[in-house]
Amino acid sequence: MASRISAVSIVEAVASDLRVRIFSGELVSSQALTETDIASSYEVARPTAKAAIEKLVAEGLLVRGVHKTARVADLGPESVRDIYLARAYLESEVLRRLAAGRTVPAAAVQANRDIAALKTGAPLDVVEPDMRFHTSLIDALGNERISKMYSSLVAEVRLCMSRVQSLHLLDTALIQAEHQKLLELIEAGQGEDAARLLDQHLGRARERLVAAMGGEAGPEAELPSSLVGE
Amino acid sequence: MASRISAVSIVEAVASDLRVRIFSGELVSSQALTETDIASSYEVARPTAKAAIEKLVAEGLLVRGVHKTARVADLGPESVRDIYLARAYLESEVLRRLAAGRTVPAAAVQANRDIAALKTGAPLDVVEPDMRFHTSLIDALGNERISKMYSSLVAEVRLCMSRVQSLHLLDTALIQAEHQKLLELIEAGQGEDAARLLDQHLGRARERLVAAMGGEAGPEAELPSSLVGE
DNA sequence: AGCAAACCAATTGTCTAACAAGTACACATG
DNA sequence: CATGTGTACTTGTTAGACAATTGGTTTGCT
Repeated sequence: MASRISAVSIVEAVASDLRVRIFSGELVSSQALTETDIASSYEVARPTAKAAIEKLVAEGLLVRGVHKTARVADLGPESVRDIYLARAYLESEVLRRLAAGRTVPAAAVQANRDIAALKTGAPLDVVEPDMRFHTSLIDALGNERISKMYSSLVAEVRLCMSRVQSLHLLDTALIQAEHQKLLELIEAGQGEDAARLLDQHLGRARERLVAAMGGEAGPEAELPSSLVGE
Repeated sequence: MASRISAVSIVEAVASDLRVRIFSGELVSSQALTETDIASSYEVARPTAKAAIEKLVAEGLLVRGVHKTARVADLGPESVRDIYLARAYLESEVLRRLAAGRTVPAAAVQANRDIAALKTGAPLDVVEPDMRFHTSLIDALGNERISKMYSSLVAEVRLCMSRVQSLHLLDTALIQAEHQKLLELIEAGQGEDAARLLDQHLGRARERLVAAMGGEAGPEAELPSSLVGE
């Protein structure tokens, strides 16, 4: 069905489209993606489809063993915890750095403005600007490696999000308010407070995601959420 | 020259051998690696060589633009700073966690014992157990994502090391002593102290590496070397 | 002679076709 | 019912070929 695409690289174009389809939920978890199927649906050769698949496997969006068909990754609650812990490690340190220089990234401000702008629409609409907000903070550090690491984490988060269709659990107003507070703390140079708020922000998102995925909340679910009012 | 190799995957075998040759310094920075050359030297088909190259490009060991020959990555001082900053972000938080649980990884103890054992030999010999020490700490956390991130950083560090042949700047005894101190601080549950010592440990290694690389002729040789002040 | 444009060799991107090897599931058999 | 076998499907790898791009070289014009 997907028509022939051509861009800078056919492999990249195919991988990019598959990525979108995975994030949109069109391709669900554990769905099989054979090389020949992809090759025929995009009207490309099998090696091209193979390369695109391997790209996504390297990104963690697909999984496959030797001589086995690639499948959309099925991330469990423990994976979500790993991902969010890694996010917290990177992002909290970045916040301390930004606060030390009182650097408020313009892109992050804009991203949060976009979140505030969307009052309605599908619940998944908040995912993109939310990820953009956090990515903007990371990118403001100007560290290529850290940005790349964070990108891979964001990709996995989006994969998790696509699994959870009942996203009324995403409180857009709360997300926007906490982002705003983060920016203010950075501007005030209060790095420790910003890092602490971020930990709560990510921790709550993580627990809601784990809960929505049907996973049992872990033993460390007892974070006092009342701290957020602050 | 390189004889035919066969393992679980030919692509992985070729990539693995190239990796060793890069780390050993046999393949120097900016050296061109054409697909046909690799294919003929390993007696594999060109697509296989291509896949191996792309694997190493994804790892950051090789770089290449579209339609251009792959080359061994040439990391400058700013890359070294990025890499070591990322290492510090991840590893210092991991140390705090390990100290909180008073978890002293047996593999790290063994790795440091190996460093103590080698009193002589080529200066590059200390690189492997040193990296193993740090990787053991990270792996003890049991977080798959963080371990993978750290692996990519280690690979780039080893690439830098291979560029610096005059490694008398590596003080084996000092490295071993600081590692020992780190383990003791973890055992004592003093996470903050361990994190602080690690920052110094990594900071010193970074500055030595930058200084050693700065003396050589690099593309960014014209920037004031006084920035490296130690 | 000097500079610019066209040409050419080398390399990569992609495709087609094919065979080998491994996996998974159904089927037959004890 | 359990177990072994076999067959279809899928992936791993190869060979050869052609298009597209890059970079250097050569040619042509002033």
